[in-house]
Order: sequence, then C-alpha cells, then structure tokens
Amino acid sequence: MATPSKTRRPDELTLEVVDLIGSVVARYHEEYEEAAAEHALTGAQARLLSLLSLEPLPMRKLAQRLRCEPSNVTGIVDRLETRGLVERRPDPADRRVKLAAATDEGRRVARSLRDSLRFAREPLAGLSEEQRLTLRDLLRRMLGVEV
Amino acid sequence: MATPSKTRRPDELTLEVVDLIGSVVARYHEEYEEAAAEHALTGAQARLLSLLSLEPLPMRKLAQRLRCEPSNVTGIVDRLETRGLVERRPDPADRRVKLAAATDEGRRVARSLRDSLRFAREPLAGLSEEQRLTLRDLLRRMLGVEV
DNA sequence: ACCCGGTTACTTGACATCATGAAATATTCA
DNA sequence: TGAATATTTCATGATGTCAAGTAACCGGGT
Repeated sequence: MATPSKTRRPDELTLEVVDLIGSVVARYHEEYEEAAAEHALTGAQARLLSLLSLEPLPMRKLAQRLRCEPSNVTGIVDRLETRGLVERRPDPADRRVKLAAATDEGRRVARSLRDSLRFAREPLAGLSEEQRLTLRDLLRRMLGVEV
Repeated sequence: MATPSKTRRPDELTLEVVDLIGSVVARYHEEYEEAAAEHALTGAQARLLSLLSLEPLPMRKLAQRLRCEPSNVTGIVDRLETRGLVERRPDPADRRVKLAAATDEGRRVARSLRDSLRFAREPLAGLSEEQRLTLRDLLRRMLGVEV
C-alpha cells in the first residue's frame, strides 16, 4: 500500500503474483513430498512411478520427462525395481531399449499416492466453481496453452 | 455450486486445475534452478542466499524457513561461506547462536538472481492487468490469505 | 551464591538419494 | 564399416536425514 502510482519496472502487481505463485509452488512441493513419504517414496521416485502408472516408457523418455540425465534414471528405476514397484522389459522393436513399466503393486501405490494428494482438495475448496473455471483459464493462458 | 453432471469425487474441473498448477510448479522450478545455475548456485543455495539477502538469520531459523534439518543448513552455509557470499557472526545476545548473514557480494548475487528470474515476465506477460488482478485474488484465496 | 539437570543451538559423522558427466557396451542404421 | 543411439557404470558433489557430541542457556533447590 506504499506506492500507489509509481510505475516500477516489473510492476508491483506482477511481483505480488509471482510471489503468490512462489508460495503455491512451495506448498505444492511440501505436500507432494509428504504424500510420497507416506508411501516410503522420495519425490523423484513418486514422480517417476506416476509417469509409469500411465504407460511403460523407455529409460531415455523417462529422462526427458523428468528433465534429468539418463544415468540418473537408471538409479531411480533400480531402487523402485528392488521394491517390486517397477520392472524392466525388453523393447521388441529395438534391443537397445529397455522399457520401464509399473508392476501391479506399483500401479496400486501410484493410485494411493494420487488419492492422498491433499492439494487437490484443501486449497481449491475455498473457490466456487466459477472461480475455479476462471483460475483454469488464467493458468492455461499463463502456460501458453493455445486457446 | 453443485457438480455438473457426473459426480466424481474430486470432480473433473478441480483435477484439471490441480494438473495446471502442477505444470506451473514444474516450470517455476525449472526456471529457478536455471537462474541459480547461471550464478553457479544450486537451488538450495539460491533459496538460502535469497533469505539472507533480506536479513541475517540464526541457523536454526534458516532450517525452519527451508523446512529441513539444521545439520543440513550447516553444509549449505559452509559452501556459500567458502565462496564469500555468506558469513557467520556471533549473536551477542546468545553465544550458542550463530547468525548467518549475506556479504556485500552475496547481496549483489542475490539481486542479480532475482533480476534474472524470467518467470516474473514471460508467463504473466500474456495476461492483462485485470486478469492479473483476478489471478492474484484467486491465488490469495487458495492460499488462505485472509481477505 | 552455588551447582545441577534439562533444554537449546550448532556441528560432526555415517549413510542414502539425487544429479551430472565421462567412459564402456550393445545395438541400430546409413 | 563407421556414425549415432540407448543404457549402464563409475567418480564426484550436493542435498537430506538421523544420532551423537559440544557448548551455552536456564530454572530450581539447597
């Protein structure tokens, strides 16, 4: 409330919105890690398992989705494989490729993880349906989703 | 207020919004890490340095802000101290306490980091002022900021 | 005043995970 | 055959937790 009329460079309002987004990011992360920990998973393991719960993927594609090095994915898949949540399959079309796939148990854990993600309920509960629609459209536009 | 046609439990629209928020979170994180890397900092170092650029803090409070164990903060401050971006000072009021404070150079880096955070511009650039206002209000409400 | 036990602040050490990069191996493709 | 691709292994460093250790504060009770 200090500077009403001054035109700052990145502008006051934008800064506040960025700050709010920062808070949302922090909270989202916290709750995600927390939900993962309840299933004895790390954040990285939970993200990878969630991806695989939809469809099997080659290691290379996993690395692209997670934006990290393939050698890193090797380790994460190793740990999940040890626990029987993920398995490696050969790709019949290319013998260089290994497909990582969630096991039945892995899919079960992924579903349970998804359900325990409180973020889907609490923060959005305070918004009416119309407000959620507005928020959806604004977020879409922010992310450059073609309307 | 009521659900449209299908009465899913977490409801379709909410799921989409949560998903969009997930994308925002991913993008924010990516760009934050990228901006940090441009200054030869890791994400954790950048967050800690940003906190200290505002005011010196005891190690214990840093751990609370960063939501991690104090022993972890010791290491991060060690690395920043080695690079001359942070220093430890005694707390005159309590000799158990060590205050971590950004050096001049540390504050300079923190400022530069803040400036290079593209997230403040690009994604919000597509929104009109009115839309940004709406987004601010919705985010505030989501985060439970008392209106 | 004194000491004493409990608490707090920080560090250290051991250990697991995550992340990168370089090198090795196997396979595909032109 | 030779270049490119997919994966793994290894070395290294940062992050994170937990348990144990040291130093300092604090609030009695005598």
